[in-house]
Amino acid sequence: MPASRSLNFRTLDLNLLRVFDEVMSERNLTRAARNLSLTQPAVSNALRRLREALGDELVRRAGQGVEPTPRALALWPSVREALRQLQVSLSPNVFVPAEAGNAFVLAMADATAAEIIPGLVEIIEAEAPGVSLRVVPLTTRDPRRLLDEEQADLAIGYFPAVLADLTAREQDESAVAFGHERLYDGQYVCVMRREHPLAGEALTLDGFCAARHMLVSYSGRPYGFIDEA
DNA sequence: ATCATGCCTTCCACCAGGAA
DNA sequence: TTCCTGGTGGAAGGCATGAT
Repeated sequence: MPASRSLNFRTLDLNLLRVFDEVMSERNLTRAARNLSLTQPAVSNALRRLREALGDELVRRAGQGVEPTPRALALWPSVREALRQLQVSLSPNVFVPAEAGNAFVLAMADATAAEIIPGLVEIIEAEAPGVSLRVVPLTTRDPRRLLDEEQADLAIGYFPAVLADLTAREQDESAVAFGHERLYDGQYVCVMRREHPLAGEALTLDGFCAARHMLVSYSGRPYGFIDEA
């Protein structure tokens, strides 16, 4: 079956998309089957039908599990978002802050947390007293995987790669974008002791680059966004 | 290098439910 | 009633990985 063959939506079983979503989440058919209350052969069989429908292998064996094909990776955000919207549409639940008891996980840098959390906590205590927050350190410049894997509900930071992708996707209505919003603009400030060799005159880029630096890297990368800039 | 283990795929038989 | 679809359970076999 050619990969370019169009999908017959009239006969597409939405359960296959649930199987696909679960397999992509677990990267393991046995666990996916358990989560879906199916047997492993049933999931394998469902995958076969979806493979036939989409004309792509979707996942292939990789060690003790499976790894997705590029097509599956490209497809997954759309499928997941569609399933989520279906769930929201069919669910009578409406989020009422005053009655909510959710525990939200927020990923951000410590400086961002210092900027945002105090005011946020004030609002939550007043309007959603049952809601709790857990702030985890943000160690990546691209938080989409964190959000995909539901390790965080929200990521706050500067994400140039995400912004670039979102700009590109604005031309593609079929693409699913992550919800995003500009919160504030900020600028970086270089602070030094009075006796520092660079303190006597106007700081230049060359002077800054020539100075010795120490990087605190939560991610383990040997460079930071200031180096990139 | 060999073996054990875990996991996936394929095939088969059988069953249940729905449509024609 | 017959046919189709999709489920379960089981068996056989291939592949990757880790232990020995």
